[in-house]
Amino acid sequence: MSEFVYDPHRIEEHWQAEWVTEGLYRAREDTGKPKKYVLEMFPYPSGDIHMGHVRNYTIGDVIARQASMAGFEVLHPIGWDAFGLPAENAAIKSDSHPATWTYANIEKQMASFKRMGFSYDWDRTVKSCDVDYYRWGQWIFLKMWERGLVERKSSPVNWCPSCATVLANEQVVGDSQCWRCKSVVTKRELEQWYFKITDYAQRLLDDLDELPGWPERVKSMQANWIGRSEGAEVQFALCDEADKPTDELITVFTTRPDTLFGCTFFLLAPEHPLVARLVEGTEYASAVDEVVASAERETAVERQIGERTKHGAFTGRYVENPVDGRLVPIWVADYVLMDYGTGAVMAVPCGDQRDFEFARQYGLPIVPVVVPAEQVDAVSSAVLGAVPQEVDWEAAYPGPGTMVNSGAFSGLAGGKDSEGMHAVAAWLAERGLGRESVNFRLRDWLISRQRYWGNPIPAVHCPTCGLVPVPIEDLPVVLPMDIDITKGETLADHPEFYETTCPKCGGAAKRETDTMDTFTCSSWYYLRYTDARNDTEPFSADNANYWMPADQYIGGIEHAILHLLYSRFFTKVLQDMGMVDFPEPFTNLLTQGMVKLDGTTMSKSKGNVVAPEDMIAKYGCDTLRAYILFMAPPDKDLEWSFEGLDGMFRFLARVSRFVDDAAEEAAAGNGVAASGDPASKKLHREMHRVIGKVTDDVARFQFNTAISGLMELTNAAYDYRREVPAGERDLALQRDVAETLVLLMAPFAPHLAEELWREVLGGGSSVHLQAWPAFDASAVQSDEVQLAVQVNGKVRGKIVVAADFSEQDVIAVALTAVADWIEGKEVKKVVVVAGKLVSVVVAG
RNA sequence: GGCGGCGUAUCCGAAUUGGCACAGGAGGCGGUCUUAAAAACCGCUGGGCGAAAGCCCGAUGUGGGUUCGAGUCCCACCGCCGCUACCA
Repeated sequence: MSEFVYDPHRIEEHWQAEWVTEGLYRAREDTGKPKKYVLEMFPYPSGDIHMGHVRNYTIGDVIARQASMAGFEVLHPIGWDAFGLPAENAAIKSDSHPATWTYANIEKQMASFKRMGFSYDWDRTVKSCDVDYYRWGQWIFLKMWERGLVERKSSPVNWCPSCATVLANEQVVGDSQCWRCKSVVTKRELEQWYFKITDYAQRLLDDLDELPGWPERVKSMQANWIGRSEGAEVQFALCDEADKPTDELITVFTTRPDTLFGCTFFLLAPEHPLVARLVEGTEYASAVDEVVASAERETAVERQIGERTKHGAFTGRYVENPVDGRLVPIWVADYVLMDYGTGAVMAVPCGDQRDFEFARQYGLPIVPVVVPAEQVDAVSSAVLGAVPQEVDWEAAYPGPGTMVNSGAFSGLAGGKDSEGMHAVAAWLAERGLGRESVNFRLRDWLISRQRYWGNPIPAVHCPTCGLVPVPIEDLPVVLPMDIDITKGETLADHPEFYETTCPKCGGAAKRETDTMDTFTCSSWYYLRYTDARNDTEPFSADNANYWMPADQYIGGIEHAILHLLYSRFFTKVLQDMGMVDFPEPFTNLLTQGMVKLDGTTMSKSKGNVVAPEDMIAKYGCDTLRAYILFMAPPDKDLEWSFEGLDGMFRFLARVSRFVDDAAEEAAAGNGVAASGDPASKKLHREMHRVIGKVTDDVARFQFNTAISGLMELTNAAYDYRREVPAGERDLALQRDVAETLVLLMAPFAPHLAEELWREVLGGGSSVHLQAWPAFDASAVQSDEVQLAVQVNGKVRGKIVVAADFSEQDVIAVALTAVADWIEGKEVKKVVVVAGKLVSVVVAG
């Protein structure tokens, strides 16, 4: 019996040191092997690693290790997303510097990653707060500026009062909350820096179709966020105080130009620049001002409470409807949003529920009805009287139908993307009063932050030349370290940083003191990994094109829009610059589920954190790695439980004892060379079945069932040893099974596998350099197969027949087996499913 | 309101194109070994009958449908969870 004692700590620390010495995980570009780039989202160094990290990086490590054994040259890097606000907050709290806190946490996490045995190429590490990294972020920024993709403009922006900085649209989450601190954000009109991601809206949308390896749900989230809607721009002429149409046109966007004849009023957002001018000094001013003021007052929180009541006021002015020349009143309404479309809306109460409610509330007309729910034939619809002129319904009808009351267009099909919609748009376009157009919900990416701990924006404000980019040869703009964050200082408090000369005219000028959104750092780090020590450019095109796109990306679903959209944008920009030759950065995406405790996400503030280091101390990292994968499929949320950890440890020890016994018996010659008895045949078949299963499961990321496959093979090995007495066992087979188990286990429990491979099985070089076991389909074939026999859908018998039996013979055997059930009944039909079952249908 | 996901044993979970529902683990019960315990190994763990082999019945949130056959496909409903939201 095996004397093997599983001592994870000795084994794990020993082999971790050995692997470093042997340089096992260095990725090379010149091996001639097919490449595989396995990438996990780099962590933010907010403290030591938690169970979510363990799960994320273990998944990546298993994929990387298995790919390597399967013959790929694997790039598996790690780095840190190290700029950002938590470092500033922590620095204030601990009276230190953000850099101190950040680097200390990076060290801590790095040590934990090494203790977990992750197979990273440590020579390619990236820390985004290192000047060697962020200088190239500045470089890319300047190249984007050259291409007209950088813009400084004034507009209403999201402001987080707690973080004291502006936020991009994507960083406002939930109920108008800051993505990081969850404070409610407010709106402010500010001049800020933007990346013109909207220039890429269509491509970002279209190319989602080129990503079959991404989860449907992530793609649909991105598509919704980009929010493409087709419709038309329509120009309404503003009337003067005497209600005479002027040359001044107000543009609206509508998805339903076919309902233009049903427009009975016109709406402006409270923030619309025209509002003040229209009502200034008129009797309408006070009512309108009140709506504007209440909209301003209304915080994001209040807007979330239940059904919102709409508020509005008449401006006293009119616009002319371009299709029929009717004048309709202009109202200000707080349900019109300034930051979607044009901030002006044509109201069609019969077709839009919001307009309908507003009309009811303020006694505005709802008729004419232009696209009613009932089908109206073309002839009767030509007659105005044939359709209701008064409505008694309680809701608008937004669906498709036949256009009525619509002049020459009556009788056409109306609705989204309808004949009528295109006809009206074309009619408008001919007269210069509108055109078909597409509107996106996506806004430009606001990238400037009024914070210290970030990548400085390389720009200079010159009183004579205006905004001037820092010349590329002057990079980097180094983030100064002598800043006292505890006093709330930013770069704007440091003249020695911002006082400079204009690169263009040489006159005195001021450096930009905003830093870039940290999401700019994370939008290209995966490219830097391909050439991490390049000091003449961000990365060489050769290296990037060799490794990229990343074959497998792994990270949390919370980045479905933010990081993943920005990275796709950067990649497309870099492709347009000729720096890379691919349009998408990540071929396959795996979004792993959260690790929860008692149904909620683990967090320090809730005090429900399970520390990985405690688990490692008790069981070793191999048990923890295998256990967290075994608990649930990777994309599902996982409820942490301590029960079962012991079981995983027991399993690893159980495998070890079998491997030890098999090796010992083989060495001692205590058995037979090759037996070929039924028990051996069965074990041999089971071994190959499991090779096939585990290989397939890993490819499908079903790590939980892959591990259960290992348990099945282990159980089969124990069955064999119980059924066949010592001395009669097939030594070669036992050893074969032992080696197979160790090889299949290597990605999951890399240290124990290494110990068993090198020390117990005497395998020589590392188990992680061995070839993945080859699946032999023919070895799984059995001479006989068992089939279930169903009668009218219920299993009534089992038969065992030769694998090569003809269908006719199978049916004959099957009918005999269920004779009792079909006796005296008419057999109407027999279905044979090869290798599975026989289904007999009888009458009565 | 919209979009998406989920619902299988006491618990976590298998079941890849429709084909013997519940693999694997946890927990529970029992056995072997032992003076005893732990560990290890073995068995049982939906209900009924049976000493056992086995036989019968029930069962994938609920109700329908398609099919020789449905956890899987279709329709409706219930429950839970995400994301999004006056998007014109």
